[in-house]
Amino acid sequence: MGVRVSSANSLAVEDLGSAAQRDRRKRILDATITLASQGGFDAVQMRAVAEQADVALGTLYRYFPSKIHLLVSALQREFERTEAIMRERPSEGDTAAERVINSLKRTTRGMQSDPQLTEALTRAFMFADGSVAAEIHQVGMLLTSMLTKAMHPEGHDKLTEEDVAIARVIGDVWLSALVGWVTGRTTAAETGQQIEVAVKLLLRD
Amino acid sequence: MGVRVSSANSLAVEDLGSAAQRDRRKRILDATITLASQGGFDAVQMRAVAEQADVALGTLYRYFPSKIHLLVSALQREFERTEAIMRERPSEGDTAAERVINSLKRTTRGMQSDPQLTEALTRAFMFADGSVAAEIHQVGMLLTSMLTKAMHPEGHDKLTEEDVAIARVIGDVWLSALVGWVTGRTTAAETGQQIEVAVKLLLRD
DNA sequence: TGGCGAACTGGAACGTGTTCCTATTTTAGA
DNA sequence: TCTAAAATAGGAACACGTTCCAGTTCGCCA
Repeated sequence: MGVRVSSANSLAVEDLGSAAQRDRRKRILDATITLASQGGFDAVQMRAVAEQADVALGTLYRYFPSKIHLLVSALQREFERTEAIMRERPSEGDTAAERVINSLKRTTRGMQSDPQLTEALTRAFMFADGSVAAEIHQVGMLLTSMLTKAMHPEGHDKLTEEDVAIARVIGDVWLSALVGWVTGRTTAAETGQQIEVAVKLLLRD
Repeated sequence: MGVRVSSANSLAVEDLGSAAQRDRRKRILDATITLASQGGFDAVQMRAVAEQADVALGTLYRYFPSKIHLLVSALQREFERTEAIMRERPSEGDTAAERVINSLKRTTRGMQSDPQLTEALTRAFMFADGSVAAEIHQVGMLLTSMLTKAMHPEGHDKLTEEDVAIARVIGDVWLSALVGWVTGRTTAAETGQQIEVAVKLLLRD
């Protein structure tokens, strides 16, 4: 456990030898988050990220080969943080449906408290092509794992194929709903409803 | 007098008075589809579209205020064509699940026969922001309607709230699967499975 | 038919993602 | 410690979406 495939594209933390490099990487991602929080996807401009991270433009591209890689990597780091919080303090509820809905609502609420950041990260995620597959896959796994844990908090031994399939479907609906929200096509309330409906359809105990 | 727009920011067919204008619009969309089929999203370059449609760049932007509007409008036209075919020759099957799966597989197969075009249109759809809401909504309605018709071919009188909710969820899964496929993260076979699993979970008669 | 406003043309110009190049600094190995 | 290789800085250059402008053509109507 804990082994992560280092991407062929972005430089993952494990690939970075020196502390200075790890620090550069952190500064870059911090700058990305800051700019995204302030102005969303469009405000994350490569020159601005480089300047704020105190790094040359070429170096930025050395660490992250494109804006999309950069944002998806930032998303990955944020999501890992979220997942850690979830692990520490799992959502409570009597039924699987309740726990799943609670998990997603908590996560969604967190994202809605910083709409610009969410917009930037979600856009990047949806726009990512095959060259970002490794990073995307990581995030997808985290999401599915978060959902299956909410479904079966006792342990993962009991997980059936169907459980995983259901988690995937819920994840898909959540993503679609999120895209609708960040692109201004639906409201936060509608997003919540959309997820709730899907979960209730899929998890009728 | 200023330019009238119907429900969207793009110039819809109804807004175009003269036959020459309708023809220009058609030429633009044709050029878009041609270029998209050949090289996908990246190949749909505004200068290239303008040149191939034999129209000035400024005119192109007059008809479609952005590349995203252009592509989503092209998607809309294609989808209307698909929907017409479906109406003429509905999918057969004994159960709602079978018919829905057949519909989606037929549609998906059509898209997979032109991967570049599908990539271009899907990317645009997922990247579209609030300013394209009208066009997006149109497409969403077509999709939901296609699905509910497959669920209840007899007529729409019997449609319950739940039916529509289910159709929406299936649509979400289909979109997510499509994004995975066009971005090269999943194979065509996996896409089909993903949909099949979701439909079977949601439509267990 | 003449004139007027809208639409169109052709192309310059700007912003931002991305690439590339040279000089300088840092790192690793002998 | 010295040196070669790798990493970084700094910045020019290019591509494509988008905007803008001056001149021309088109369509309508008095």
